[in-house]
Amino acid sequence: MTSKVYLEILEQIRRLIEEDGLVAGDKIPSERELSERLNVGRSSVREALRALELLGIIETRRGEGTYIKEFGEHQLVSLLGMFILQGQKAKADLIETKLLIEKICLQLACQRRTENQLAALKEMIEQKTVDYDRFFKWVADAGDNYLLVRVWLVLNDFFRLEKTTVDIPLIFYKKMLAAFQEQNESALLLLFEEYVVKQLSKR
Amino acid sequence: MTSKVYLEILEQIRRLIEEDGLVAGDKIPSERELSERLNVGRSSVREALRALELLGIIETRRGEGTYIKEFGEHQLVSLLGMFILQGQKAKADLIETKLLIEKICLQLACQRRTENQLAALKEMIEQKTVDYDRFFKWVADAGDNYLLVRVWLVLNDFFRLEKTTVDIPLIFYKKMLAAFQEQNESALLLLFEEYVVKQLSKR
DNA sequence: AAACGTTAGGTGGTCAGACCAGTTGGATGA
DNA sequence: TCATCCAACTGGTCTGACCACCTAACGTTT
Repeated sequence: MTSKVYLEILEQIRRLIEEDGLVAGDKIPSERELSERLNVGRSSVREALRALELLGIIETRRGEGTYIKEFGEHQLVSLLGMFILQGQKAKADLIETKLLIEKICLQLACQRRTENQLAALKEMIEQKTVDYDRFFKWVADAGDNYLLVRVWLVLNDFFRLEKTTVDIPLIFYKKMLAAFQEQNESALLLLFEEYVVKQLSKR
Repeated sequence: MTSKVYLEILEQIRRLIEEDGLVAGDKIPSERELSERLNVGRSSVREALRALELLGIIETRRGEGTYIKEFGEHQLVSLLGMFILQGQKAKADLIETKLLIEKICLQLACQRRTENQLAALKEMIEQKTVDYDRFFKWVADAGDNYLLVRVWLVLNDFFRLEKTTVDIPLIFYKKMLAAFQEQNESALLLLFEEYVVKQLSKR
């Protein structure tokens, strides 16, 4: 026995999802059925499922079954955070990285934002439901790069773990909206520098 | 029983590592001992350890024991990759994101590189042991942002999964070294554009 | 004394079976 | 027809048993 069983099981499950065309919300076979079909012990199946659960790929509900989950909330982040984010340097790195990524997202969003997205942002601002997280979630989405969105989500989760909050006045979002409408990249970066970077760099 | 046992065990293990001041390379108690000390079944301990193994936090060696690992290679990446990277858009996003992050790293490294690091890079080039991965590992390190290094490592792992290779002539590294010595940021970005971005964007 | 097997005990890897705790859906009764 | 109940699922956990593997101590040989 060279490789670990649960890793093989992961591959089997992946294939199962692919071949059966399962999507988010669908149910996958029970642990007992999997263990029988794959000729492995149930505990090995469970180790594989635990892994997928941590990665946020499946969701298990006691008494019901195991379901494929929409990518998104990841247990993973808070776990990694517990172990990684310990020193002071780490926190400084986190803030720096988050700001850099946000700058990138701003630039991408500036080029790629659509009229519909602009309308959604305008709505959010007028309804006063906008806050920093929601705003940048919009920015990341408007950048139209799924991977970058995920990177930002992870960093944001880390950030929240630190309980650091940023206080942004409503006027910031209004000015940003205007800059997005004109696709004025330098204005976006300037505003970002003035309202956000300045506030976080003095800590 | 509301919460899952293995999540509690994770917290216990984390505390154990913290309180005993364990560092990379140290051994943690055996599965049987943990299950006894925490009053839980061994299978539950194993589910927790499997999780930590996936996150790259511990390493298990059959017959020897379980050891704390230096952060770095995580099974996690290839796993996530299996499930996430499927469509064409995903691949395009990956390449774009990787290039953007590398640009950031270049800028940081340009400001922060030390004389020692420059010497190391020079050595690498002269010995002809340099390649794209090693070069950008150096760049990321020189940027002196641990988190950003990790982000790059993850993206690079994803990238390798795609079996895409970049072909870079030695002259590129030499010119880059010169630009780093002069701290000429625009030259760095220009070179990057010319040798790397151009090559990857035509796919 | 140094080098070489040998072996016993510890460790992770896996499995089977048992029981608990929820959920579900159909059979049963009013 | 509707409410109730219960059997048959599901995941969650524990136990005990093997196996494969490594290490260290021991004794033997050189």
